[in-house]
Amino acid sequence: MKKVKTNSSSKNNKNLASPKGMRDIINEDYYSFQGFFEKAQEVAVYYGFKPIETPILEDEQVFARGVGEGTDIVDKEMYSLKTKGGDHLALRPEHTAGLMRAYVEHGMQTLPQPVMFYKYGPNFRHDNPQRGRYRQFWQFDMDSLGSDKSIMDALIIKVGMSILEEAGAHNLSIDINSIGDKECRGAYIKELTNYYKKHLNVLPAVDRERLKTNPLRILDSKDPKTKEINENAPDSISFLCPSCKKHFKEVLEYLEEMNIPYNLNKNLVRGLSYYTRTVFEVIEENGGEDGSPLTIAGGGRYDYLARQLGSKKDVPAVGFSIGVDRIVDAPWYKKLSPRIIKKPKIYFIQLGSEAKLKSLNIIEILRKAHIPIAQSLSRDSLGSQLAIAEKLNIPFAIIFGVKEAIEDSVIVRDMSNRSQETVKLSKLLEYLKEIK
RNA sequence: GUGCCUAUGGUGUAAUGGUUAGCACUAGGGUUUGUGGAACCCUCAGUUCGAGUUCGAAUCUCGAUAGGCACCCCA
Repeated sequence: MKKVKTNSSSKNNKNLASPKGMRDIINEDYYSFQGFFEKAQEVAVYYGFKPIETPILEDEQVFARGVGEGTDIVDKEMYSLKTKGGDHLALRPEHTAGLMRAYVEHGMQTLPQPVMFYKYGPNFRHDNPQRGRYRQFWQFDMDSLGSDKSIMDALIIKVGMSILEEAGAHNLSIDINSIGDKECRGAYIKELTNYYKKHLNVLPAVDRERLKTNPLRILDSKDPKTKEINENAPDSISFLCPSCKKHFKEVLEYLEEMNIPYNLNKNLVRGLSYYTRTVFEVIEENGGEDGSPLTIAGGGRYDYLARQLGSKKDVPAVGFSIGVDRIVDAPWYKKLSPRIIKKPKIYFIQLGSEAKLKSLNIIEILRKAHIPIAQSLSRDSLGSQLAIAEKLNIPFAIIFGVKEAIEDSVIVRDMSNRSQETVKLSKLLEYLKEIK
């Protein structure tokens, strides 16, 4: 009995599965992603953003200092590793810290400011997967580095919203808040902490813990008791110093001018500790199947990140990131087709070994002429090759047999009406232009 | 990290604790050496893993793993 089981279970599927929370993206899914990235880049380029790619791995300290120790992302969810050389690296959990590292490293302060980048690629967080949440997930980011002007906040939001609209989102509104800068945030946090201390006995354990580490986070707690307490909690906006108040007011004015609807959400603080002043989130109201809201994009200003990373000067900056996995999954997502996929218009059929020998040369001629094809070089029978062409719904077939190989010609067959014509290889491209 | 639900070929499914785990699709091959959506035939392929209960487990129990959902958190 045991022997039989051991033998029959020689197949080990465990090793053949992708890691938890990570998936292969193939077929239509691939095109959905690719199409989104192309459209997003196009919009970003029109607004003056330039592309940048930074490493997927960074020194662990970039995130520990940038995103912040004490955040869940760094403490619980970061993929850290030690290299053979002894370096402590981490898979990036988000795009911003690496981007700022690149800005400082390359001395981009000397360029005309602000410097505007778009950037996309996978991020990694060791979280438990669920709907719209993966351990490897894709973000598309737009960032403006080197300006503290409120219009940059507005521009970033505008570009992000345009991209989302192009992807098919409608009736989007954003939640927005300002959490102040170093002038006013300290006083606010102090006040907030005092307030919670007064209600300490009612506060749930989780939130009591957060009071020590990150009091701001208590504001977006989902615990009903905390929510109740939050009703009367002091809000950051009324604590804003004059310059922050002015900045925030201007951002809102820009949004109104652009007819971008927003909700002032005084409980919005966001989990990454580098945020200052403006923070915002784009929420899809019934993103989940049960109608639970899903954040599809978010961002804000991060004026002190550069210094946290070790720069001598502050670099005021603002950014917007879009959760691409959630966009592509959304019911409203309109499939944006990437330019690169061309549906094959021609199915290449070969017959006999002499023809097979020359087949790749013919395919190369077609490739150079930018004619996408499909083929079944591995097959021999004409009938089965035609059947596949039929199945794949390809309008034309090129038949290349022994006779044609000798005569340097091919047969071009119209699959719809079964008519066909022999064409000399030298005339082929010309002929194909006509029929298209 | 926590809780609830789930797990049968590549896919979708069937099997009162009791035959050799059945069916469909897909895939590969054939009937058919140079002309098509069909039909027929053949083939590949499965009880997630590990313990336990039992004469006997896909089925019951426990554990592990993975997936879904929710919490935490976030995109």
